[in-house]
Amino acid sequence: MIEKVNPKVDFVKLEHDILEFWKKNDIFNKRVIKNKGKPKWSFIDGPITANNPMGVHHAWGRTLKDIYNRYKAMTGHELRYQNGFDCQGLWVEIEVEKELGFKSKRDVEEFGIEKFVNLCKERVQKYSGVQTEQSKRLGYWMDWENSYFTMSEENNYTIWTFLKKLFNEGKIYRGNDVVPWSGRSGTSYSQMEIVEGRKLVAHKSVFVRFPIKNREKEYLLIWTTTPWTLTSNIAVGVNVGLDYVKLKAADGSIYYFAKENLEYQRLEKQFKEKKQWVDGVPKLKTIAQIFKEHGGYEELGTVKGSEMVGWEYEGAFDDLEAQNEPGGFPFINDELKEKNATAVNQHCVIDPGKDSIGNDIVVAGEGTGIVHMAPGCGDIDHKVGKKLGLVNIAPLDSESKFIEKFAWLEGKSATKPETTQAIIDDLKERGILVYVEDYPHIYPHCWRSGDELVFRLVDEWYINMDWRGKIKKIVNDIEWIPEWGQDREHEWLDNMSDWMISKKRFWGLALPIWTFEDESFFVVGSREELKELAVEGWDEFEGHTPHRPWIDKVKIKHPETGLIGERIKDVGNPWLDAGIVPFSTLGYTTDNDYWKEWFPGDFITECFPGQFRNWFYSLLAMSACLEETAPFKTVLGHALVKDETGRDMHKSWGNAIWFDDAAEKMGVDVMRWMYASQNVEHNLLFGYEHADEVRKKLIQLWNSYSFYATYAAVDGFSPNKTSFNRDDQTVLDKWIISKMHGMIGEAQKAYESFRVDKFMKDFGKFLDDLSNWYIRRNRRRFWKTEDDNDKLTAYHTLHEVLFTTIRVLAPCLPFVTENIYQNLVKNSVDDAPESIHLCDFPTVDDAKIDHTLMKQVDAMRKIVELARSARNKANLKIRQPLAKLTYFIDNDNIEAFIQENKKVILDELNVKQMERTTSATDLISYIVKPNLPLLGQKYGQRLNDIRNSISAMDVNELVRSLQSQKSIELTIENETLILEKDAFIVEMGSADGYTSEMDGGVTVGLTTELNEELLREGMVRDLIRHVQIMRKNANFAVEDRIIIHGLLNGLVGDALKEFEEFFCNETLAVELTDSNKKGEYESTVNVQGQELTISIERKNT
RNA sequence: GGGCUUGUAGCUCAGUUGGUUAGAGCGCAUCCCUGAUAAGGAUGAGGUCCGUGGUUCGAAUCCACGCAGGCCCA
Repeated sequence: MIEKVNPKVDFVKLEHDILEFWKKNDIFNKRVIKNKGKPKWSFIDGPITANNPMGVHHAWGRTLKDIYNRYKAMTGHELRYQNGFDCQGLWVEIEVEKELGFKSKRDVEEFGIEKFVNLCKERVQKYSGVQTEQSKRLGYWMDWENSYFTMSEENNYTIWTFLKKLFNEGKIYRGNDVVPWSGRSGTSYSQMEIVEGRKLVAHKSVFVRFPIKNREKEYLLIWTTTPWTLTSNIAVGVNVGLDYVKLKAADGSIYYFAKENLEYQRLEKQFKEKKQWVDGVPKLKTIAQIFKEHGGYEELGTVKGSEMVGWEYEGAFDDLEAQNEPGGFPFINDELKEKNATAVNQHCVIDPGKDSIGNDIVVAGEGTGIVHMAPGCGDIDHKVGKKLGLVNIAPLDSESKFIEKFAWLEGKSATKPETTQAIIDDLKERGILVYVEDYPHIYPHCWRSGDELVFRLVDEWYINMDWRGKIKKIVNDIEWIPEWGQDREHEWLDNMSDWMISKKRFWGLALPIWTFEDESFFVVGSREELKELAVEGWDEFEGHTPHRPWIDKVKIKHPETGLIGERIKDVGNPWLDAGIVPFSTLGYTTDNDYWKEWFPGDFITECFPGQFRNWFYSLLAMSACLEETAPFKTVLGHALVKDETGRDMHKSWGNAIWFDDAAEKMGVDVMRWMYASQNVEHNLLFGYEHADEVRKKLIQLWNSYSFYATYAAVDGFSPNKTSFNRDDQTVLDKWIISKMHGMIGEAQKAYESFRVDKFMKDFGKFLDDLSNWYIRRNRRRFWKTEDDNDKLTAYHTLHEVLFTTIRVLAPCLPFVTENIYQNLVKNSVDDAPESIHLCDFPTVDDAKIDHTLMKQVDAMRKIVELARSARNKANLKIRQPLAKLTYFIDNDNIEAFIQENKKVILDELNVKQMERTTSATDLISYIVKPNLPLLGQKYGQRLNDIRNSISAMDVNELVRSLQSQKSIELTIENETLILEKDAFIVEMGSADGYTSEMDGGVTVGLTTELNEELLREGMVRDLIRHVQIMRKNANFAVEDRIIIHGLLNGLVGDALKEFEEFFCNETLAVELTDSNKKGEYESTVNVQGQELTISIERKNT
């Protein structure tokens, strides 16, 4: 038996009950078993970083994953339900370091790599557990016992397979490159990661002077924001096309720099608009101003940059040992060493030329037009140095501290302000410094530790990506939602450089690269191969996961040269870990048949920003390499979660909302409704106010259900204990069923195209049809006393609609639909599945969609709406009956329907009579408009004249002509045009001065005169309302019969006596006594100016 | 600096192949309803459709330039 429902629902408690129900009855596994052997639908989960509790932004993606999984399950597909955790990488190390209070990589080494790596593993275990519980709370149905971890042996060894293939194709190489480096984390950064950590900061920038050799008191003026790199200066670059000014300062020194820069207002716009400007930093001076403050200057003329090339100069730190090392330091270039090239003897003005996209490397503007070049400290500098055969000086160690041969600087950290200050002081003392200032600019920082990055020359390992065409080919086989994703991915593939896969850290994929004393290297492709080649350390390794430090013990013998080699100490890029998932988790190397069954994935979904160069990239690259086919068929991308005002959520700003808080305060169905209805292309503004709006809709759904439950419980209605005949359905029954099938169709379309947000938007309209029209219009059928056929039909219809609706919504709102299902269906239908999530998704029955009927009902609702609005304007409340409604409608088919259902309208509007009027009435007037698209094309420029002359014509006459003739003649400037009928659009408008409204061919008018009888009925209706409120306040049940006492005098008394039967029926009164007897509940009310004391009591109490 | 993208009511967003008076939800104000009631309904106020120019009989819509934001790449 269905039970009564409390309309004051506690959704959060309800959700916890449902979680308990699913767990206790193992509903998830029952769904899995039910779908075994059905067509496969392969969802591949992008692993979530198991490093912290999950946030509300993760919950969006996870909700989308769950929605489409559940939909596919309800439509009969076998799913794998495998969740993934991303485990390896710097982000985990950083958190563990924080817990241990470590400051550098050295701390880790002292602590012990083994202990450290084990702590990383533990952290991942801990947070994967936390995230699992949170995901369950969200209602995310996954096979939680079977989640994959990217740190698993299978995952790591499958990456080895991939790298081995590339090695065999000659695509793996060791590069010697200048890379962004974090001294704090002790590691380099890939092109992908550096983007994340850019920050606006003010650095001390310096103007320094390099004395030109063989020219008395002449200097090159140089500017840099990184004074520490001056220690490693090799050359300076000019733009050969620019003019350089020769300027004499007050002390007689002569300076050279780009002429344009003399008066150039550096960062003027940033300062004025305070955009990308650091607070408190003063405005930058022009170079002219700097010299004026030093006593003035004199321009002696200009030289071309091209004339300066070849000038030799003295650097700022030529006394350092490093500056005098032949071949550079500490990476020695043997060829240059033989030529005895040192930094000092290479110091000269060079032409660095253009960069890879053809722009000049040296330009006028921010600096001095003479650029200091340190090929061991900068990316572009390095490229130029390579091209021109310059030595490299790489001054920093892995902690960004100066190495030996840098004299007093040795051991000092390059990024520390003290070091910068010491260098500036030194430059000043030695007369090299011209000027110091604070300079705001965007500078790369470590995206995890916040540490300033430096550029450092190191050995790294790369994948040569010259096979990007292979990847680009499969990009087009994928359906991208939104579709611009495809272009975005192509753009990345076109612009990306080689993939740096190494990282000098501890916790991550052990890159399977072994190096040998002859500078060769070898990539091992599997555990078996390693075992075969191992000559030392296997025993220590065996029994451990393929991670540092255990793997480092294994030495191998090169299969060809026979040399013994060691593994490089680097770990791998974490995107390799995530990209291999479509292979590793499906058993590519271990159970190829299974892999073939589930590969490629049908669907993946992730947050878009970043993934084009991260996960999507690694997925595509790895699959293109291994199989030359797309690893998934469809990708759905969604935007970011922001706070309610559109700002980023930040712990420190106090605007972050934690998942657990949101779940317990909003309820996860509300959250899921928000996520499901959000346009995936736009950022989601997440917050409690937004949640309240959504909850209102959920309550509307709940109210529809609780209405049904209340009366079905009273009547003991059960859908399969009674039967009904569809022929007995009223037009409104058929109408809501018709709407319902339309709604199912919309839902299917949206789910199938992975755009459930489009459906959730439309669903609101259906819910409104159901609740504000169907249920409201049909209430009396449920609460009337007779258990007749009509009542039964109403119950069956509403049951069908509710049951269908919750099944359609079940993938989005799994909790509330389950709760409703348990009572609505499980409690009253024999043999119903145990859970809504074991039901099938509803199907559309086109035969039940009746477009004519929907149009007719829409017209009827329109009349009611218009009449209501008319009442509103005339200030006539609905309780006051009116004598007559007049309406105009131009469609006879709809008119017939209106007449058949006139009772509905009369009742809805509380009007005694209604009548259609013909067009000749005060109610309406005509509006005749030219058909612009048609006339515009035909007459072009003369359209304006035509419009003017049409509007000048008498409207009624025109309409009459149009009704009787095929065409209209129009004379414009002595020329006669013949306009066919279809050149006009005739519309009906409401006439002025009448209580009427016009819209879409329907016009209504209400008679506003009232007679005594109508007024008396109005009074009775007022009184009925008061009694109903009293019943409510007295906490009577809706079905309680009552006795009413009251002194029935005055006008109200007369009215009440006249309408006694009606009054008693409406209030469920069995008796009305003309007395002041006290009942259970008493109240004094005011009915149209007359005070009346009424008392009510229940019969049989 | 280059590419892509967005700019519509107080807020969040629709707006079809160019068509006459630009819409919805929320919020606000006023009113109505009362057997779903901590719900529901109606009405109203509120717009330089980012700006300028162009194409066109006609531009929120198409084009160019500019401004502002977002994303991506340097």
